[in-house]
Amino acid sequence: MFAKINANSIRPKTSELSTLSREQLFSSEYRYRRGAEIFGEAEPAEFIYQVVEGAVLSYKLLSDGRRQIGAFYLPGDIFGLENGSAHRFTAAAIVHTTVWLLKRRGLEDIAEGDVSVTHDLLRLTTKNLQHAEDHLLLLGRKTAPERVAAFLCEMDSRLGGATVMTLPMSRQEIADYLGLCLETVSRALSRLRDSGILSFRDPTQRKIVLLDRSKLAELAAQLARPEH
Amino acid sequence: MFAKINANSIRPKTSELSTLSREQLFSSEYRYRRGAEIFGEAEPAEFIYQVVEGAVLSYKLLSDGRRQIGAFYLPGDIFGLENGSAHRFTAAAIVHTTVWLLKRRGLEDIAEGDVSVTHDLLRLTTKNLQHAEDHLLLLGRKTAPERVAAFLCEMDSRLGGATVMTLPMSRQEIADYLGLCLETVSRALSRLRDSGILSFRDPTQRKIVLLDRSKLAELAAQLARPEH
DNA sequence: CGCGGAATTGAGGCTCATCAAGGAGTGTGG
DNA sequence: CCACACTCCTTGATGAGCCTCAATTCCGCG
Repeated sequence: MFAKINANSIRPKTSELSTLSREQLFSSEYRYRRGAEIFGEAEPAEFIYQVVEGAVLSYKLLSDGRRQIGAFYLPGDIFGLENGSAHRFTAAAIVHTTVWLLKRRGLEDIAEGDVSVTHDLLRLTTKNLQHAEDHLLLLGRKTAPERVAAFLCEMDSRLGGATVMTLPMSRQEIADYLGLCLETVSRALSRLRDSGILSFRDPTQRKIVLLDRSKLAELAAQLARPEH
Repeated sequence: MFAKINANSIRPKTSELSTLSREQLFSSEYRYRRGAEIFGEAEPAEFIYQVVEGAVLSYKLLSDGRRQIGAFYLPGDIFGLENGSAHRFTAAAIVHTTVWLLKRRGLEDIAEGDVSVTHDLLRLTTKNLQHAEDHLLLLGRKTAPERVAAFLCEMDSRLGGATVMTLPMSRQEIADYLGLCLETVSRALSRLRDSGILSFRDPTQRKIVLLDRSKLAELAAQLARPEH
């Protein structure tokens, strides 16, 4: 039932939703095919979701089709949380994906009276905000090789630092996350391979072995150390 | 006492802090000189701030000095709100600035027991998240002229759509907000002037008259209209 | 076996950054 | 009152980095 998308088994971090789900009025499991849209931007936000197995991405589109992916969600991650009534992103399954749904209506009612649920919402919103803030720096000021290195570092840590990292997303999806084109992502990965920092373990190049994490982290432009 | 940084007088939107300030244990006014740091990244978050007069920016730095500005705060705006214990940005006064401080310690204690205060925090955090999400799309996928047009639209609406828009920030600060270099910002503004969309009312080029808001909005790449 | 999707790689071009020069406004001190 | 320094902005020349277009390969799959 639980995902095994990596060498390490990734279990849903149910703790994140513990307080919320304890209070649930309604919840259920649901499956989405690879590529299926889970909810659309500006649609009413009726549910909160937690990835059980698979992977999900969220994005915004410009009218001419340019896409910016805001986040990837892996097993255990919660998404679709909105404080307004409408979603601000479109969410889609990257691969065959199982999610837990939590009916939002019930959650809101509860939040009226329950401080701990509101605190849960606040904590999750803050976590999303923090991720977005870090991503602003990447998109605004990092070079292409730095972005790719930072992406690999993020995925490595989120996938639990497994020996073989299996990326669920395509080069195009990585590119739309990093504000690059897919060819630039591919070239950056090839150069990391050529310089011995990683190697591919797969004909489709989605299984990656990180051979030198410290050098990779170095390449992923660091935050200035605050001198306070 | 209140700021008059525009043709229209901008009054602090005290409503935003109404619930918070009603409960305050301690608060006071404070002044910062142009360029002064208000708090630093990773410093303990002791206060919450509201701009009374002037303008503030928040930013992150990379170790080699590249800077990404996350937001500008104008009179009435609240900043410095963190759910963790430490600030995730550095904040500095753009011009001579007066802020209201609200002691955070008291606020936290109150949040333990008061649902409406927690709701206020959640609402403000969500507002920040929404702004960051929109900025991701700008930084990741918009061209330089689109970014500058979008910036002007944002400032126009935040400054209340006054006839003459007075920007408190320099070209360099605009550039660091938009992920560009200052020369590119300057050139984009000159081209908007040449095409009759705006004109300058100032020797230092910080007072801008928007002559064609609809054309400007058109240039600022639109979100795809969701077909749901 | 043939087709479509995904990834790599190369060639060329465009956008934007960098480097540089010059002008205009502001503040300071003589 | 003016000379001078300093900051901020504009504008131009050049080049680097990344995107676009295209060809090719490899894999998965019907």
